[in-house]
Amino acid sequence: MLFCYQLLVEPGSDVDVMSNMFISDEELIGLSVKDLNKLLKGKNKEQVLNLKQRRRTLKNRGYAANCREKRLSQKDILENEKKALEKDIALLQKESSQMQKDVGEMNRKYAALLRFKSKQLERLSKSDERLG
Amino acid sequence: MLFCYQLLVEPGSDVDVMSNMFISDEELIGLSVKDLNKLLKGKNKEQVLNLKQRRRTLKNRGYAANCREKRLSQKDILENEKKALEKDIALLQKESSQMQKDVGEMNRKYAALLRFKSKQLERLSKSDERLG
DNA sequence: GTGATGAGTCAGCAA
DNA sequence: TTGCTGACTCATCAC
Repeated sequence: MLFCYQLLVEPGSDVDVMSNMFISDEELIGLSVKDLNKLLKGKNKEQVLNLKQRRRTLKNRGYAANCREKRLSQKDILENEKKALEKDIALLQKESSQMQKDVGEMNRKYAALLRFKSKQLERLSKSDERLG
Repeated sequence: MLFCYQLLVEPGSDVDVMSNMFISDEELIGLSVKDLNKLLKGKNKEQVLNLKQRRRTLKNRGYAANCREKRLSQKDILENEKKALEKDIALLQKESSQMQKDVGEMNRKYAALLRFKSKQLERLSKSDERLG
């Protein structure tokens, strides 16, 4: 962040350093190409190239930061999706075990009813026998 | 990879360039500190510093590559874990819907049996009446 | 031109 | 000293 922009300039070319000192990074980035060209009228080729390169470098710095942030947020997204899936699984497992309990209960009741049914059938057949 | 190491050396110090040219990157990285120091016996301070700095830079290059690779593999791991969880969910949902079908079937059978039971009870009570 | 990204360099932290 | 990582620069690619 606090890098020295003189490093981007040919060593010893004080003129360029001087002429570039009058625009801040923020201003230089904010400028449209048109406005930049207006500002560059009457400067020599080297100065123009230097300023344009400085602008490109500043932009690149932003892109890089952007890229890093994107990487992080995509990681966050993945992690959150994973957490959500784990939550879903926990819920499904809870529902599943409840359902299994229900099925077991239902089986017990059904078996009891079946026993009742066979007893009744037995009783009926005896009763029928008695009636002849 | 194909960077120019002369850039790491003070500009104009041909001596250093010359003395550093006799060891390759791979050799320089592979060397233990001890062996490096042996090799550096009798060199002047600047040469020693230059070679050590070059070694550090080469190592850093490796660390950076390592770091990037780690980042990628961790992303892969996350994605694979997510896929596995999604698979688990699909299975659980399949099991769940099968179970629900079973419960429905069981309910129907149970209801039928219940109807049978009440009919039998009715029949029994009539039969008992007849018997007095 | 603009934006994104892999690779390399450096600063600075941690062990 | 070693290894790692965030920030930066640069090359390069796609649009």
